[in-house]
Amino acid sequence: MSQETNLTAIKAAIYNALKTAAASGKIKLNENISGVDGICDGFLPESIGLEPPREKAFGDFATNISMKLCKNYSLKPLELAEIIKDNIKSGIFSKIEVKAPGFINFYLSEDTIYKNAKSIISLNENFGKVDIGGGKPTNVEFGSINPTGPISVSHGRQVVLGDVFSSLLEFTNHKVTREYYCNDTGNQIKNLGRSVVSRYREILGEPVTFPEDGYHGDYVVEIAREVLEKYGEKYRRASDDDSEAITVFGDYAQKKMLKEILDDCAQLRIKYDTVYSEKSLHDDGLVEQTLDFLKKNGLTYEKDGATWFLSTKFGDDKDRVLVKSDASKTYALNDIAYHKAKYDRGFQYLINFLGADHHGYTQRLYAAIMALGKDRDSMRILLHQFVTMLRDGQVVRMSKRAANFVVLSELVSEAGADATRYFFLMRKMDAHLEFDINLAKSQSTDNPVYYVQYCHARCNGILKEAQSRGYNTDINHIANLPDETIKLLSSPEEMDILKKAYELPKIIEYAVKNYAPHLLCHYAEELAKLFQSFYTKGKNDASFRVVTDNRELTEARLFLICVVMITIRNVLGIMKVNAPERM
RNA sequence: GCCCCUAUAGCUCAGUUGGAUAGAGCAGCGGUUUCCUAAACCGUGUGCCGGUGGUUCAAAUCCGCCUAGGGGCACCA
Repeated sequence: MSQETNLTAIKAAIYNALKTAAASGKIKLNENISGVDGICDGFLPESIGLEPPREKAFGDFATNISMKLCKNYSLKPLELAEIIKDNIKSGIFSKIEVKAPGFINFYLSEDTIYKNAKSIISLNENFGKVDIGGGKPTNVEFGSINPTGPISVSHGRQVVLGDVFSSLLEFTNHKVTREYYCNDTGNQIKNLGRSVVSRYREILGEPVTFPEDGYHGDYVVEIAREVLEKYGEKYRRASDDDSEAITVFGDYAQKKMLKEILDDCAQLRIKYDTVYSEKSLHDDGLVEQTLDFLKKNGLTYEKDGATWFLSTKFGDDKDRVLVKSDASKTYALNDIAYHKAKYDRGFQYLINFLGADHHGYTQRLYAAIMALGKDRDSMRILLHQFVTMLRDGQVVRMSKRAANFVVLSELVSEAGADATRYFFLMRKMDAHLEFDINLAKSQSTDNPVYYVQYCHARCNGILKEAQSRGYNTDINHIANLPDETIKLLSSPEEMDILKKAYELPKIIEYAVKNYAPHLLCHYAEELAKLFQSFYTKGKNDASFRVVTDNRELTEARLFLICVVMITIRNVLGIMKVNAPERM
């Protein structure tokens, strides 16, 4: 599944060069340095940098290894660099340079670049996959919005981040379950029920005082009309704490909101594998079991009539109440039970997406899983910052009372699923996101999502054109073009495209390991830009055109087109943004 | 008071784990079309990388302190 990347090949080459040099006595480790070969146990230390340099003039990859290691050998950086260079025996380079203060710069040979590009075509939809997860059962929980109101734009960012990150995990061989945790019990549902009862009685002309902490949105009124339709005037005289009315209406409202939330997600192409009910935790006795487990393991104590969880033992700032002095259970306990259930269901890796306002909650959750005997690294809580909506250059205030409240579904109908998904993805989670509605709607290449999609559509257009001129554009034919044909791709523009396309696996791996799905957007835009630039060159200079009467050159360039298309399509596929055939 | 996040060009933001001369898009200015889609491309930047001290061959990046903005610190859920 995993592809050998240039990176691993170069690392191996450097490592072998050091070993060769050591064996021939060219370099000698200082006495006080320990470790196999003086480098590391069989491979280069993590601290050694090997990456594409910013400046193209410094080659395709550069390493700082001799500056890092020269002291171990009592050599100057340049001396060690020269020795490494002289001992490298790998055919994948066309040139290796040593530059002050001690960098070694590697230039990939053209054959290597062609070989890499051919692998893109043969891997096709599998290009970019890297095995990181080893098939590990992974639970990604995101967008667990309380079913007490419509889904907002900040939650929209979360569901897209969660969904795309799930795709990235799938692409890197994790067995992913997308999960929605539904808080379908407790005070907020009671509150919702009470709010509906109030609106219901209001419609019937009864005197009511709306609950202070009730839900004020118009959707509550709408629900009240529906329950009036369904139940008639049966609850006209319901008092403010009439539990039957509150339960019945709360249940109705909650189910309706859940459906709307899931519908909104579906509109954004998000489909959950499981909706896990908080209520079921109680019904199945999991909350009691979890409490017993913690008690048995000596992780609780009694104080002031309440039962406390000794979470400070696991790094939390304070202990948490599990059972209140009135004998009711806290949300914290439910949550521990929920996460215990996740592990008990067989998941080995848990990802939780939460808004930045849940920061205070993370410590106790990490404490909880450690109390359950799990490794802290088996769970990762990802916090994302909020979204600011911009319309006509003005910030759109997101007050629930105001009329300009932006609900996710409205945004999606206005900007479309492609642009909405792409825009929510564009920034790293840690950063606040400014969502420019006008730009998202714009059908121009100022809009990054259109720019990338257009690149794909244009490639497709060129293939169609070639087809109409009698070229065979079948992928199997392209995949089997002889090397001599592919070697006709030799201009710097063409080589840059091939090299950029081959970076995808590296980008994917980095994005997964660093929880940085936004890098997909940047990468897609970079590749699209290189291609658009090449394409336009053909406008002014016929020798750069793809489809010409020169059959062999045309076939070589169709190969290039396929490389770009496959790469863009795979990236957009992970984002679940359409890769259109035409625009 | 304590904790988390953020601060990079006029604006919105990247910055591949500490590397070489800090980048992109937009806006602005100047160009390009007999042509596979101009829904495009090319050129053009005097940036205290919030401030300050430190670590080192090397700091936007790591550490300390300070400033500004956002969020959080319940026997709520």
